[in-house]
Amino acid sequence: MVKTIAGERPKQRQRKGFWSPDEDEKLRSFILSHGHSCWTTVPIKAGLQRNGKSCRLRWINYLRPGLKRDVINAEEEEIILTFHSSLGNKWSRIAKFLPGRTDNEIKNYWHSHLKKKWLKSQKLQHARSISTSSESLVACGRRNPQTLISNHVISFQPLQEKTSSSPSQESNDNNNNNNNSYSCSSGPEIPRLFFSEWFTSSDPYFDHSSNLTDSNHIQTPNIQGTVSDYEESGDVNQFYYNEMVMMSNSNWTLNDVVFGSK
DNA sequence: AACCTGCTCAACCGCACGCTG
DNA sequence: GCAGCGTGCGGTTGAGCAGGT
Repeated sequence: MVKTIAGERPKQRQRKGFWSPDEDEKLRSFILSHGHSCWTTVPIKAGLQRNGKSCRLRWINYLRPGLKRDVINAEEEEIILTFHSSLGNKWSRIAKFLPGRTDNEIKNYWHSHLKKKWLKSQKLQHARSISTSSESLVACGRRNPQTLISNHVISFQPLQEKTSSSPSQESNDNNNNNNNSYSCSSGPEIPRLFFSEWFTSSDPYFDHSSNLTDSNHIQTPNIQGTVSDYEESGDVNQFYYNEMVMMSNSNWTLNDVVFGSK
């Protein structure tokens, strides 16, 4: 059988564009009763003239239970800004910290609302850094993934001042994330750790539940189990939700966790 | 009222990656 | 090792709408 792009069956007049309520209902009822073991077969079995990708996207972004349909509030906005500053355009990863929000939603919100704010703040920061150039350069922590992986000790190196990474450079910056040249605002040179990585570390010697006393580690609120435990039960969102609840129930803030201010 | 402009958001596209045979 | 496939992700597009002129 000839196939077009990966995974797509030859077109038997596949529909494109906006979904009708009827199509939504077909997809929803099919997935709720049969699941989606293989997206390419979902449209066929559900009687939809769509491709698998389109079905998957529609389910994830619109039909999936538990999605919030209201506007993004100030708290969520702060979370997006905080994680974007450290993760870059990793929308799916940011979305994991916002239960009920999709990566697409966050991406759209960023481009339509936050990008401007971010640009403004960058300009302001840039102007400030010029005016205070006589002061010592801001010491920005920089993750060293190799060290992180090998022994979970986060190393920090003085960072050449990075004026800004404009949105036009965003993709490049992301590509360069392997160089870990994250810029950051001024602050004490203290260990910083990526929250999701903290908990998703698969190192068996890394006890997530223990209170670490190593000065190279920061202490975070404890969550029962690791993300992989939740992955096994197919409820990763619950894990990330627990993370958020745990933080809100403690005196920890996002900044504490992401930027290690404690 | 008509046109223009900017914004929002659902959906598409292309690529990368992991898995499998 | 390689090719093909399925999936997920991030970038981009374009229809619809609102506000301004």
